[in-house]
Amino acid sequence: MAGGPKRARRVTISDIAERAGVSKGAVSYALNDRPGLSDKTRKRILEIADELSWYPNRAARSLSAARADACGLVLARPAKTLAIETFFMEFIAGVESALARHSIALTIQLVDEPQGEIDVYRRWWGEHRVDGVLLVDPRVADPRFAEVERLGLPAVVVGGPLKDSKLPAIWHDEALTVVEVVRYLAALGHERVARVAGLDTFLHSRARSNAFRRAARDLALSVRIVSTDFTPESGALATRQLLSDPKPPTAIVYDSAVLGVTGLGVAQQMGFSVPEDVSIVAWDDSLICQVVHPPLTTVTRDIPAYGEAAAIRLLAEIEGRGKGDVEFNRGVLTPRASTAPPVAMPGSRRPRRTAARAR
Amino acid sequence: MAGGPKRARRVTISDIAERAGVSKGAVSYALNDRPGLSDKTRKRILEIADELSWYPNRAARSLSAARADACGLVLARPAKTLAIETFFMEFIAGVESALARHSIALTIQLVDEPQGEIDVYRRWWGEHRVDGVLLVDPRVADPRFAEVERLGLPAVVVGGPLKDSKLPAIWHDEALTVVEVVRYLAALGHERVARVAGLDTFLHSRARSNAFRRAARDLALSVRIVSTDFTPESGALATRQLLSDPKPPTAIVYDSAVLGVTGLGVAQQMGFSVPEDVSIVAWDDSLICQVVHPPLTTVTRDIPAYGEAAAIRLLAEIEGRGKGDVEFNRGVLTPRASTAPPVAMPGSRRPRRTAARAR
DNA sequence: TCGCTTTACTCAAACGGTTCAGGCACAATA
DNA sequence: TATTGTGCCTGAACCGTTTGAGTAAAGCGA
Repeated sequence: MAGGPKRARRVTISDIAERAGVSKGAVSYALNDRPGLSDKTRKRILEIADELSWYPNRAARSLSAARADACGLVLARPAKTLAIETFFMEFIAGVESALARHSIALTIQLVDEPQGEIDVYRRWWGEHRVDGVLLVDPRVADPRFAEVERLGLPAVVVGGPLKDSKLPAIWHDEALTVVEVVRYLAALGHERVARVAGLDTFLHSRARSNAFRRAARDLALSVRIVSTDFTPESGALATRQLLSDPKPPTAIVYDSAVLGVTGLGVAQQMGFSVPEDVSIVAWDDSLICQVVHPPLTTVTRDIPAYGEAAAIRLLAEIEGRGKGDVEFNRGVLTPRASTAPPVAMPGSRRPRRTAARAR
Repeated sequence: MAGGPKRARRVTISDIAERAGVSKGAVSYALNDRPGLSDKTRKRILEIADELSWYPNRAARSLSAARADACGLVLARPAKTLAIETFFMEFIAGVESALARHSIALTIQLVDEPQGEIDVYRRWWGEHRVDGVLLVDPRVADPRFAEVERLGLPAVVVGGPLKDSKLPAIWHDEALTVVEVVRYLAALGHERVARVAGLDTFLHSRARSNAFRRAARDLALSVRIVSTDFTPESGALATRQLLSDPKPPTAIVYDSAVLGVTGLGVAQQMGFSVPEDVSIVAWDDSLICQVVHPPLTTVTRDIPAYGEAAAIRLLAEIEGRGKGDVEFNRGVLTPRASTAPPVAMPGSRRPRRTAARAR
């Protein structure tokens, strides 16, 4: 420690007790607003605490109260794709705003692979570092759920709802939104629609794909779905595949803003004009969707509010007053210039309806 | 607590001691790899600890060791602009990778205003929640430095170097990079260059502006600088101002990816074609710069590595073996299609109103 | 065999809070 | 008057770990 900055001895409740001429216990009661003290003494103690600018030592408090006053969030996507998706930063901002109100810290860890994520939970919980965690990107047959349940670590799953786990989840109805999007495209007159999906192992991706296929078939549209790993490269590849088809789709729905923007670029490079030759919709809005030309029609969600709701549910879980899943507002369609009726081509009908407006 | 998940009593060193038939102290020595134990006993203790899957209770350890094993990062930019800049996510990823190697957690807090940031430091340090912090976005006459020094809170400033504070900083030479950019533009034949700067109160923004002005004058270029608050709106406004000039600049250097992309959009809407009528350079590369048309020439930095280096320096500071500032690799120019020689214009010809490729 | 150092441990006091079982003074009740 | 509360506060145990002081046994040279 030699050479480090000088550290002032920090104020403890004993200092306050001494100054106020009472016992440590009395100080503790005063500071925690518990009964058993006269108003006069309580006030005096609080004044002294304020005067000495006392802060509770979290370690000491955690030790006896067995609480860490912190929640954890592990992000297991590759750092490369994490940074380009704005989802997580917005989500974190929302989580933060809820936790900060309760003076609860947010501890974040990035890991490379899913097993590492489980190790982090095991360590965090063993060390009493967190009181609970948010599990994002739920997967099919996700090993995290069982492990977290086994540990007894309070957790809330962001996404779902889950069939194979009793963990509480916060989710929104993907299917309804998908139907809205597909109906919108059909109303514009599109007959061949495609979807560029994210990772097939992600529950929400899979849910959207299933709903997409069903909605398209219900409306008698031809449908194609290509999966990606959320990277721009895989999105570009998927778009190239789709548009190289002899009868390419006239509308493509992408599973993220990054995929959508990348797809737009590829389409334009291939000589397709947007929206005349192909319409584009992206899931999750962000600045990037608005600055490209044409700006992208997107599915918009209030992501910070989503994060906030998740954090609130987690706090309830930690306090043992959890009560099932939370259904959050679903995303809504925000039409912009990247979607329009397809240009009539020989062999294709005119649009059945123009001017479909999002509700 | 009623209704909460059942929590198994967690394993402590007393359990290990009992099982091994030794004292708590011996267990502690074994687990911390300290001398004073026979190899046989040490091995036995470690095996038992492993078998019982023991994790150190951080609260207890912190309480006696007076360490929190956590570092803090406060982000004081508005949540709206935080999410759209990928800088912070990349930076955090780098910080994380360094901290994770030492099993040190990263605690993050978002605040609205600078004063709130100081309050967080005060609370964190008072509560022993963190062992040190990274200060980002250093400002002119930044009140944080004095307060952090007063508290004795170990800290590293990301940006600088600082003149008015003894806090260690990690920084890179902005001026050299700025000179490289300006020379590059001059070599292309540009004679009127402009810069759309970020917040004027940020040290790095100001440093770049000063260097930009000087470099342009040295090369006898006409120069204009407009400040923004990093939001897309302010970037659009600045671009409109610059391009509305009777003799508009033929090259604009933007202080961030978001500003650059927004500027590109505005320029194209105004009928300027890029790079023929106006060249564009953006500071800090990101996907968004590569997917627009034309892709933007950028100044590229290895941001995760920057974050990693900052974290390493902070750990050194915490352990009291700090040794001055760290100079990091400066950004380098990555030319893409958004920069080219200006189209020769006799006098102050108006731009041609043609080729805005997509509206 | 004695004194001396080493080795391998034990013991108990911190660290800074929370919490609970009293204790003391005084008022209210029987 | 004796009893019972009640309000206000004290004292001490406790949370799980680290750490310095203390100690018994073993090793060793003379």
